[in-house]
Amino acid sequence: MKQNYDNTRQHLLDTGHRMMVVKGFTGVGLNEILQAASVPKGSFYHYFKSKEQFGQSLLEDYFRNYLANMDERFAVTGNTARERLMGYWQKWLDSYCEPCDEQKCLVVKLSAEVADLSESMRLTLRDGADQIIDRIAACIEQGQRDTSLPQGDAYRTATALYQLWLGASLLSKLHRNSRSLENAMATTQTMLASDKA
Amino acid sequence: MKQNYDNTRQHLLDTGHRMMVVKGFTGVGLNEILQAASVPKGSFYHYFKSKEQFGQSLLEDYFRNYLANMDERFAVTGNTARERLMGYWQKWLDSYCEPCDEQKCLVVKLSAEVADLSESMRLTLRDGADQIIDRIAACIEQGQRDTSLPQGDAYRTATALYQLWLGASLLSKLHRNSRSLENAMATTQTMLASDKA
DNA sequence: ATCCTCTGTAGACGACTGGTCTAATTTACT
DNA sequence: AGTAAATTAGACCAGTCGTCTACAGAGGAT
Repeated sequence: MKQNYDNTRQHLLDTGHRMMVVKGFTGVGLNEILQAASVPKGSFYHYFKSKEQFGQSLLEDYFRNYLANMDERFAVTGNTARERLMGYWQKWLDSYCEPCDEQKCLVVKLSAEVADLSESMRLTLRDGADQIIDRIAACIEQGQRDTSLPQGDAYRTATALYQLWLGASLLSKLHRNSRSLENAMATTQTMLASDKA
Repeated sequence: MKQNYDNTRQHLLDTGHRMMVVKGFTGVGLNEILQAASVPKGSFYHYFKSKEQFGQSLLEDYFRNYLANMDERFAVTGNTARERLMGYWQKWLDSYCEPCDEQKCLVVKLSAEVADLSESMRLTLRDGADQIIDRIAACIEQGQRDTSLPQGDAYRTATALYQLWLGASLLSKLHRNSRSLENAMATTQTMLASDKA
C-alpha cells in the first residue's frame, strides 16, 4: 500500500513534469494531468495539498535527480576537471533535439512564469539553481587545482556560464534550433581559454 | 473616431502589457485585462481577432518601442561605442528595482512560456530578439572601428552577451535581487577587455 | 433635416475548464 | 467482522475564451 502510494505519487509527478515542460505550470490543468496519468481527479488532493504544492514537489524531485546526476558526472576520475565540465555543457547541448520542442530543463521553462506566481516554487527553483551553480563552481576549482582550467573567481565564472546557458536555451526555444546553444559552447570555450579567466 | 480607435487599442495593449509582465500570458484572463482597462468585452474582439493575436500585437508594439530606444541610444555621438554599449547594459541593470518584481523585459518573461504555445508569438519574439542582437552587434562593430572595443566576431559576441543578460535576468527573478545582473555586468566587462575578445 | 451606414460600445450568454472539497467507497489489518 | 485508514467519485462554482445581438453615435448623402 505504501508502495502503491509512492507509485501513484511518483507517477503523477512524472506525468506532470512531462506536460509542464511543454505547456508550463498555468498552462496545464489538473484534469489534463490526471487523465494522462489515469488517476481519478478525486485522488489528487489525497497526494498533494494543492496544485502549487504539487508544482513544488515536482521541482524538488527534478532537482534531486538533476543534482545527483551532476555529482556523479563530476565525481568521475581519470580525466581532467576541464573535461568533466565541458562534458556537462556538451550534454546540455546534446539534450536539444530538433523536432521535439520539449525543453527538459525546468529552470528554463518555469522560472519566469513561476517567480511571480508562487513563492514556494520560486524558492525551490532559486535554491536548485544555486546548488547547480555551486557544483559548477566546485568543478572549476578542481580544474584550477589540476591546472586544466584558468585561475580566477570560480563562483563568478560558474554563475556567468550558467547564465549564458540559460539565456542560450531561451533563445533556442525561440529559434527551434540549437544554434544558440552552439554559440554558447563556443563562448564557453573562449571564456575558459587557458590564458584568461 | 480613428483617434478613438487608436486610443482604445493602445490602451488595451498597455494594460495587457502591464499585467502580462507580472502574470504571464496564460496567467491573465481577458476579463481581467478588460476590467482593468475599463473596456467592455465586446470591444476587445472589435480590435483583436483573438487573445493570441492580441499577444502578438502586444509583442510587436513592445519591440517597436524597445528597438527605437536602442537606435536612439546607439546613434548618440560624442562618446565611444564602448560607452554607448556599456550604457545599454547599465540601463538594463538599473531597470531592476528591488521591491517591484516586475520584469519589464517581455523576452525574459514570455519566451519560455509562449514558445511552445503560440507559433505567431514565438516568431514575433524570435524576430524581436534577433533584431536586438543585430543592434548590439552593430554597436560592437562601431567599437571595433573606433578601437574602443576588441576585435573578434561581433555577432557572436553580441549573441553571447545577450544570452548572458537574459540568463542573469532569469536568475534575478528567482532571487528577487540584482546580484545576478551585477555579476553579468562584471562578466561583460571581462569579455570586452581590450586584450581578448 | 432626415435617413443611412459604418465604427465602436455594451454585456449577456454558451460551452467548457479551473482548482477544491466533502462524502462515500474500497482496502487492509485486527 | 469490525474498524480505521487509503483512495475515489463527483458536486461545486468561479473563471476561461469567444460569440452574438442590440444599440449608440458620427458623418455623409439626399
